[in-house]
Amino acid sequence: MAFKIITWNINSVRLRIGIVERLLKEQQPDVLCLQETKCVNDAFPRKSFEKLGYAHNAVHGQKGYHGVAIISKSPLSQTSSTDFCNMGDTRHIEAVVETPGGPVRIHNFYVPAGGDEPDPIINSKFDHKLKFIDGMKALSGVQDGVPNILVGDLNIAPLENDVWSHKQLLKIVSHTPVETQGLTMVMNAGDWVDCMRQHIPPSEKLYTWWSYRARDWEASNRGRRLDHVWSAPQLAQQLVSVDVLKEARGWEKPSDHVPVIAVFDL
DNA sequence: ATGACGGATCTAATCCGA
Repeated sequence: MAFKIITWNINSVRLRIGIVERLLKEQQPDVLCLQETKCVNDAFPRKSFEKLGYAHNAVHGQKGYHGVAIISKSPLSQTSSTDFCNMGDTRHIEAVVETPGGPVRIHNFYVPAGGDEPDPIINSKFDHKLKFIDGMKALSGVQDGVPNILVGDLNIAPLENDVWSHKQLLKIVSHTPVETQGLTMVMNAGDWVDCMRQHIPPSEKLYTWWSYRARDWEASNRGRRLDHVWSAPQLAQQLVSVDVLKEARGWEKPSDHVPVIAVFDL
């Protein structure tokens, strides 16, 4: 049976609950993973999701910044969060969901952006980002026999065609060699498959984020692929489709990220 | 690199995003 999962950096779930509801109505995913919810757990709009048939959630938020959530039609179990750099940030949550093909663990990440200067000596935010992705190397695509799907805003565009200009972004945080190589090491260490690039060839430009600062995001089209869907190899064999919902960047009061939709036959 | 937006917060001015 088809299992649809969507990941979306929503940039404030309370402000944009209207377009989240639109996405759920139009796409009817089994699971929705959100990043940058920007609210404490008590302020999370649970009722809006329940009304649309999403009675189950795993929410890990804080005041004003970061925050991640897994929303599901069916029950979630083994919910937990890991604080990768022990800084008290709400950047990860995981849970297990039952599918017709058995249990699947979902990891939902919001990796630190890393600030402006790509130098860990003078920029503590970049240092934090590098340490965070170093910590992710311990994560395997299969844990306790349960295959995993890893999604989220990883804030790194690893391939040349994941940015509008490889050459011009080599020294820009999100596309520097230490970051892109670091993310590749995380993938290799955990035996993860990049589902988006399995489905859409690396020769094609592919973006999930367009800056708010451009006068016309669509015309300038200076995007980056910062949002990702990874899975264990056994799940990647059952991948049916991957779609980047670019139109959502043009919705009313949009997030600067768009939803990424993956369908597996489980 | 460019261009100068948009969110949350002690609702003003600042920090943060990437």
